[in-house]
Amino acid sequence: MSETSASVFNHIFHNRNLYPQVEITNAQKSINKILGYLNAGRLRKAVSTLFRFPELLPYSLYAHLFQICCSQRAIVEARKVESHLVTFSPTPPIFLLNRAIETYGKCGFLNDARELFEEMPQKDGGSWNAMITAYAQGGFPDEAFSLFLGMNKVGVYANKITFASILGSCAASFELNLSRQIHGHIMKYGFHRNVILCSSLVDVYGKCQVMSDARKMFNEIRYPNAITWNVIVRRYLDNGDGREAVLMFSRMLSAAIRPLNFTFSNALVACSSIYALKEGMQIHGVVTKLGFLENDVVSSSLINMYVKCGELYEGSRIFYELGSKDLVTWTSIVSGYAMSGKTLEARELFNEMPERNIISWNAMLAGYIDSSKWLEALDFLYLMLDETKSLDHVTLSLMLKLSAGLSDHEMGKQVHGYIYRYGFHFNLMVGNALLDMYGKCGNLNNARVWFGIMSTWRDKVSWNALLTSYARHQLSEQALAMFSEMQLETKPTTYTFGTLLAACANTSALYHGKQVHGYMIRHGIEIGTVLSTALLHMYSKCRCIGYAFQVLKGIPFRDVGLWNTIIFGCCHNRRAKEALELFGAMVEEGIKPNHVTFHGILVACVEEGLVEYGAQCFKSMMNEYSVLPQLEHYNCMIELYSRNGYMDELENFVKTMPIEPTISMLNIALDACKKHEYSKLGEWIMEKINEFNY
DNA sequence: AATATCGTAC
Repeated sequence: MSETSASVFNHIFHNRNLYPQVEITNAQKSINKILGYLNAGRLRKAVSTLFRFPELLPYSLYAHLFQICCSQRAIVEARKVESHLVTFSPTPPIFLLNRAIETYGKCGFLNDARELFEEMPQKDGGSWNAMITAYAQGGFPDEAFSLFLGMNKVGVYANKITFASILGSCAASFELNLSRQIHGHIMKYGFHRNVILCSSLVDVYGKCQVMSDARKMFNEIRYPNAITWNVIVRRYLDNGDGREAVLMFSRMLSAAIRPLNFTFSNALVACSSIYALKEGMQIHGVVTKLGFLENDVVSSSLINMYVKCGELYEGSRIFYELGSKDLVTWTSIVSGYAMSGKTLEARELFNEMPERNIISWNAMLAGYIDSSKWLEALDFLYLMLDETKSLDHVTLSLMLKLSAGLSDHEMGKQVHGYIYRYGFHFNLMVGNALLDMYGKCGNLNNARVWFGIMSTWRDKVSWNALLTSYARHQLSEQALAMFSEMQLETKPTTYTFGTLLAACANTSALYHGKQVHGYMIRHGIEIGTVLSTALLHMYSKCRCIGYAFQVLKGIPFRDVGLWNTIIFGCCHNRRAKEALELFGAMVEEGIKPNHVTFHGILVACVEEGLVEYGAQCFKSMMNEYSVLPQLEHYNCMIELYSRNGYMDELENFVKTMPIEPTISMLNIALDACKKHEYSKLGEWIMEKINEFNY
């Protein structure tokens, strides 16, 4: 009996104590193993260890695993964790399933998330939030909205997390009306002191381009934090109000809130957009003081700001003084040189870059195209396609700009084919570049057809591009008619008026030109330097020099373009002598003449027959001003010598010029040779012309 | 964060 009882006791003892102890040890062993793998960053190994253990483990472990799957976007492992959980736990806690939904959402597998969400026998507010957040962050705002409605229907209360996600979706899909309703809810639920939600409202209003409401909301926030300030600066910048963006940034500094690196960056981009060098330099000072100089985000924007404000040297100084340079700072400086017309230096830097991406390639390509170096651009493009095998919407837009610059209709059509194949048809920027290409290559019909196709997604840039095509084809009447039509769909911009005035100028349509000028005054259009230049050009082309001078009087700042317009305006109005006097005044004012200026000067010399002075200008343009003569300058010189019978000089010039004379240059010179019986050069030219025929 | 479509003088 005692023996038996002893053995029974023994048995019970084993069952009660010894066996459970083994079980705990095994579970503990597995847990330790899993945690060890996780600490070593070996998620897959951790999950397969979990899978080999056929019983439920502590819930906190699953939570931990989901969290890591989430941050590593490990969908396969996440599915395994969920399956282990639901296999061994008949009623898993809701919070864990919510974590699973979050994880699936973060991995971008919204169907998995939705399936789990639907199958949950019980949901709490967190489940709805997890699902809504998944849709909101996965780029499915409409799904998020409908779930939000569903949640209200079944009587689950929204909380601040719900509102934050829904506002994010509103911002992504520019849902202004819904945003206003959410705004009301937020106030009603008593979240008016919640800085995060209120900052989101500022963001939404800004994204919906209602800056007045954004600002109102901002002003209601008692303690705006760094993110709030960042949002308001960024939204002003995006809405084209660089001035206000810079202003808000300076207020942020006054409020003693330490800017984020992106806020510095936004403020500097805002400075670039309004060419506010002084303000930019002040921000540079703050950057230095607060120790952001070595921050890649800040330094690249700083370089960019100096370059855009015309201080390339200062930009490159920052670049060279940087301790570590990343891809973006490299791209900034390459782009800086490229966009300042210094393509040689830019290319050297480009070749030195330790790594490149599509943006760096695009930046270099844009530099060539911007300085009209078409052939270099073409070579570079081939190299790019060869080496990177990749292109994006920016590359395609640049390719179209290149085709337009070369007036190469065939190439343009080929690029159109590319666009079609790569599925960039609905990209607005590419579409507008395509429109412009057809216009510039002289195919107005294709431009119009494409403009029609774009009717559901075109913008004001599309209208401007089409107007330009009409203007280019000397169809100013039709351009003005389009202008009326345009106003039914969108508002005109500076570009619109620039184009219209040019159209009037080129067709000497004084009446229409005055109408456009009147429209601008009546509608309070700000007439800056560009539009003043366009007006001046129009009036002087229309031989209305009195009005032209009237416009000139009201302009406080004269740039090269304006001076060039005045100089050419004098030439058109048989006042070449005054053009030459103006050149002196311009130089005195400290404005650097460019290739267009010298073209104007040489045209004036041709008109006045000033051979020696013209030759002197031609020399000084290279030696003193380092402006490289182009076709039109050579053309002027040949005309100058030919018209005035300077045959020895003509011969010397034609035979030593570094580029091949064009057929029209040769014809001008040949006429002179015939007139002055200068057969020595005449024969040489005849030979050249014959070469052209072969 | 860095590239990016339309305008003025030729």
